[in-house]
Amino acid sequence: MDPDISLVAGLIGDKTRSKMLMALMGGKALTATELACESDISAQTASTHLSKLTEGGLLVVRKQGRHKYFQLRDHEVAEILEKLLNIGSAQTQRSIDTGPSNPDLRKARICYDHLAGSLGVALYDSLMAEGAIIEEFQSAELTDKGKEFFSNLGVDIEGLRNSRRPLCKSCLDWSERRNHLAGILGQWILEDAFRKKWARKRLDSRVIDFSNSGLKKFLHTYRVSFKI
Amino acid sequence: MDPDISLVAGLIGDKTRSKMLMALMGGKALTATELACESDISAQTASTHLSKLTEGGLLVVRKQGRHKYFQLRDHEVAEILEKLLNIGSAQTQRSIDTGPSNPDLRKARICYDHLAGSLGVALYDSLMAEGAIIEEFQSAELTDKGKEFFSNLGVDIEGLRNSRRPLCKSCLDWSERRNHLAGILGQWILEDAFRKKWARKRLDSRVIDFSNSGLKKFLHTYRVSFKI
DNA sequence: CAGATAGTTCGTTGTAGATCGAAGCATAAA
DNA sequence: TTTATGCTTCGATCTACAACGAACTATCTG
Repeated sequence: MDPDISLVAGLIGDKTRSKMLMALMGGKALTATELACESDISAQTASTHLSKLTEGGLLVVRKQGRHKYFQLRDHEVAEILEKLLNIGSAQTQRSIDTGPSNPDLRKARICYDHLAGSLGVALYDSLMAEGAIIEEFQSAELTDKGKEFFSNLGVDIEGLRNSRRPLCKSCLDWSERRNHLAGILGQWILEDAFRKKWARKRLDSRVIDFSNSGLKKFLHTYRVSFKI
Repeated sequence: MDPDISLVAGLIGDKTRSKMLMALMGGKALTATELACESDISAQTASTHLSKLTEGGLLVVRKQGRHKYFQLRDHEVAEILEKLLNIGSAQTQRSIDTGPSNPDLRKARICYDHLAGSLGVALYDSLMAEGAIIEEFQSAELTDKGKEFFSNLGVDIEGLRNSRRPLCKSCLDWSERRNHLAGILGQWILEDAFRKKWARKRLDSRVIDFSNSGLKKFLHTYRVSFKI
């Protein structure tokens, strides 16, 4: 028999649990109470949900003193959530397009470990325009020019290649319905922006706030043309 | 706000609906009654499930006389189901390994439109060994040698490239936990085997039955070494 | 030590939704 | 036309499970 798809999907299918998972799409490990707060439920309820999610293989947990830190199990899980977001948004797009619906989230947000939103899409476009990457169907490929470009930025390309994860990957943006850059390189770019203090993650949200000067430097570094 | 992931996941999360979806992973469009039968429920219940799945964007429906043919909406949906299968199997592997658990299904089955199971994995391995494809992280790439190989088999490679879907893709096999070939080329290979009457899909199952001579020709054509 | 905080377990309640019988509509065959 | 088949809608039932209050354990703070 096929493995039972409904077990995992049922876990994600609960509204409260999906809130928790989306919070964890921020990439950071969160404690049980943080997750309870994030999804507006009591600590007891959160506890049962979290053990189900862990039991079901969607989360991993690390105990630290009296805290328990939960985290998406791996990129495989993050990818599923991403894909579900896309299908979901294709359906609800009409209702989402109307209303204010958090423009900041649409502009720049974290997608587990890389930059998404209109800024992420603009980055992807300009990397393409500069010839640093080429789009190979679903996955993006780093060109020789791209290798040189990122090496000059201090990226150890060959080192990253040794990882189990793809170097470049294109990931469909649910708000833009266009590709942005995922994969280790996508992760590096975002981490680099954090490291250089160009941007930081807003607390309790997946929004990424760029400072004025940080955004300027980011756009300049990657030759992105991006209005507001 | 994020699109609500729980709506779609909740649809898949019901045991009966997931049975229907798995039946549709066979790639063929099925009628409402067939799907009701497949998932052991009454026609009324099936009807409500099917309208929910359609409303939710997972299925598309085509009316033909007094029949209604349902089908997975597109490859995006099939891919999600595939990924859920993988996560699910990683969890339930222990319980699945024990018991007879349908060895035919593990040997050769259809995965929406391409060949999966141990034979699919063996095919992938030998295409790699022959240097027809190389593994580029998640996606497989056709080499020049591979282009020549498949052109000789009568495949219009450049024609296929114009499609929106990737030519080659590697897809993790839930029973083998190793890659097999998906993408348009994977689809072509399976269709070709059907066309040449090497194999056919077993009714009401995702099992693919190769005839003795068909299997021999298949193995020879793709230089696959495969025991039993 | 006491008190505070993080997390869990148990029992109860309330509700969403899966299921089916019955009845109805639409299309096809006779 | 009548009869059969495929699918849908309605209403009633029943069950799974999310939620929380209360009571518990474990860890940190003073």
